[in-house]
Amino acid sequence: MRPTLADVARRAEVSTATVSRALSAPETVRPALRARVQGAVEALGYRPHGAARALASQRSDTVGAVIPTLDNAIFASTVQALQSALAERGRTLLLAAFDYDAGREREQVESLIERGIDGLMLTGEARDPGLYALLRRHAVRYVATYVHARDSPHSTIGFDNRRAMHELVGYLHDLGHRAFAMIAGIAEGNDRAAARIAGAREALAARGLDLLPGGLLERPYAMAAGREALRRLTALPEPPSAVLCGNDVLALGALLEAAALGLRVPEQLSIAGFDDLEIAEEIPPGLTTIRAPLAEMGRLTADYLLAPDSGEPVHLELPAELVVRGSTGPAT
Amino acid sequence: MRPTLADVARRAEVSTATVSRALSAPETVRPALRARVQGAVEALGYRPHGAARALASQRSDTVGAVIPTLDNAIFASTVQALQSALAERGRTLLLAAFDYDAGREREQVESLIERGIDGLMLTGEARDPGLYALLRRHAVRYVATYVHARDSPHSTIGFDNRRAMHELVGYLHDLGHRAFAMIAGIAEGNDRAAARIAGAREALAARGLDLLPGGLLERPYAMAAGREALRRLTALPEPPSAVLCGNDVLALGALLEAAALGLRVPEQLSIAGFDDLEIAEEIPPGLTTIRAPLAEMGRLTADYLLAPDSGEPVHLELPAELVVRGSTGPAT
DNA sequence: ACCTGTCTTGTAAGCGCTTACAAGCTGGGC
DNA sequence: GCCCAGCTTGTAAGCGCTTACAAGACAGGT
Repeated sequence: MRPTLADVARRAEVSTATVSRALSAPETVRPALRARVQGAVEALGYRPHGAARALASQRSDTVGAVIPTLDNAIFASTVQALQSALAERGRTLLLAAFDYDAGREREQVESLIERGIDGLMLTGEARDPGLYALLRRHAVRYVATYVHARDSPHSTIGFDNRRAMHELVGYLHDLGHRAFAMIAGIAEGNDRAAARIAGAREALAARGLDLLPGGLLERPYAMAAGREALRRLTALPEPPSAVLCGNDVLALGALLEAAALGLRVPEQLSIAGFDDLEIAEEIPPGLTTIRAPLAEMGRLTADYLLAPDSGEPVHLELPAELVVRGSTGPAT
Repeated sequence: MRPTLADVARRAEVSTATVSRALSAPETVRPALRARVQGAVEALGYRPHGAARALASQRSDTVGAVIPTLDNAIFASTVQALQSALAERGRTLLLAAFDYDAGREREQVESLIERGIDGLMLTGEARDPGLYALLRRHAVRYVATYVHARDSPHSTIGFDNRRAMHELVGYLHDLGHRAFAMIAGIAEGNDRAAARIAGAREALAARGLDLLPGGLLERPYAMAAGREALRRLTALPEPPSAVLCGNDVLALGALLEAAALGLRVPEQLSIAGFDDLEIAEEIPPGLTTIRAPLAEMGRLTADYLLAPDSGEPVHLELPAELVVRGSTGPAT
């Protein structure tokens, strides 16, 4: 049988309270007793029972993360960083994915609340207010990531998707580009994808431009989709000289398809991505993109969720910098 | 205050036992009462308290997964499939990564045991017997994935890494290749990487060959490492005509570097990978590789861990097929 | 009408911890 | 020598559920 705290107490000839204290607040127990308890713990191979501890203390030392999907490398990176930061502090990660389905997101959040998570990482900020209300009702700390929303009542840790697109558009405009198209992610249920589209249009509008007619294509997160979209854009009556992509996977598809079509990048067509995956640097001629602070978000989210609650929402804005590589060049 | 089961019982004017039964074994409660309980549950917005339930029932409805890292897309795929299969059955996933460090792996497993997981997905089979003993002692079901070991005392769900390499080597040998090199993953603490190396050597030995002198390079999971390794291989006094790679990321690096060096693939050099990532199909000329059944492993692991325990270990072997694409061709 | 077996429901004893609160000690100040 | 403050430890009451067991209700058989 698995030993319990009472077994340890008996063997160390102290009360269960002392064992509990020796384990979770050692400084309140005299060294002599502390050592006896330690000895008993080791002799018995005692390990505390998480559920019992959670029930009695009303904390679980557990943090949840609800993301769209791990099949998207950017979430995997952030979750990886989050998990290791949590592990360093003795916390365990509960992970759930919802495949961009708001209903499933809610179910997953409810299920994590049932498990008693102390904190929760959410992806993006736009969601049913009821969900936020639920979180507050259960006193679960949470933070919306991958976004920056200065005025949001919800804590956010991320970057400004619109602003990053402004920078990218500005850069391309300076290179002389005037004919823009965009292969975006699916905006429905994804405020990051929507913000990237909006950011591009705003930046273009500020320069008296807009995306070309028929120049906005929303596509799922897949290279094949990026390829198909690029083909379609090049067939437009008024084809673009610069293609903005909602993420690097779409951009990679576009880049490969451009090559397949015999289009020279960047001489005949500039292509830019978003995220800065490892391959963006490796694939010739190098993919110009925006570097998203993926691991930083994970780490900072852990920090925030484990810190004492100030009551006030925080809004950590991380830099999302333009990384210029070979896939973009002067308009011809 | 959060409502408890007792609150529900009071409102429905039944005992707490009845509420508990109405919730977890509805068929044992008369419809009339069941409805009253349901009504009370909804009126109060009651949700069971996971820790209390776990403590009383000695089950947590929770499954753990311990993987090397999510930064490797193959683990992300499997975990994604595992999580969604678990969610469908109302289970929650606890995820931990250990970065190929056996000590951290043990810590993470211990911590998951403390959390009371009902089952555990492990990566690979080779590990300290003490860890397996620990798992048995705590009566946690577990399964080693990404491997197939017919005679192992531990359940396995995966594929035969050696056999897959045999097939690949056989295919290349049939194409006339005799000069082989390998860019492998780091074998220490990674039985899959080791098995792939062993498989390649066995298959070569069966044909009276071996890897070229200096032709075995172990590299971390990164494209840049693959590039560097390929450069080194081509500089060998006796360079290879075929390069086997321990995974697609290394293969991709090798492929890109070959192009950068002006080597034509597959005319001058054949390159093969392992895993079959999305990009293997997209990158010209197409990467010949072994398709690993990533999502299937996740799903089947969920099935196995949630099924009643037969007491006997299972050994599910999934197919890992050779996918021939353009990066391999006849030796010249 | 009585007995039995089958269903339903209730009673209450935990599950393994944490933590108020009380009690006992110790030492310093006067 | 006495008192009090400050530590350390123990006692015991839960935390919110599940479930063995008992009890009551009811139908059917005789």
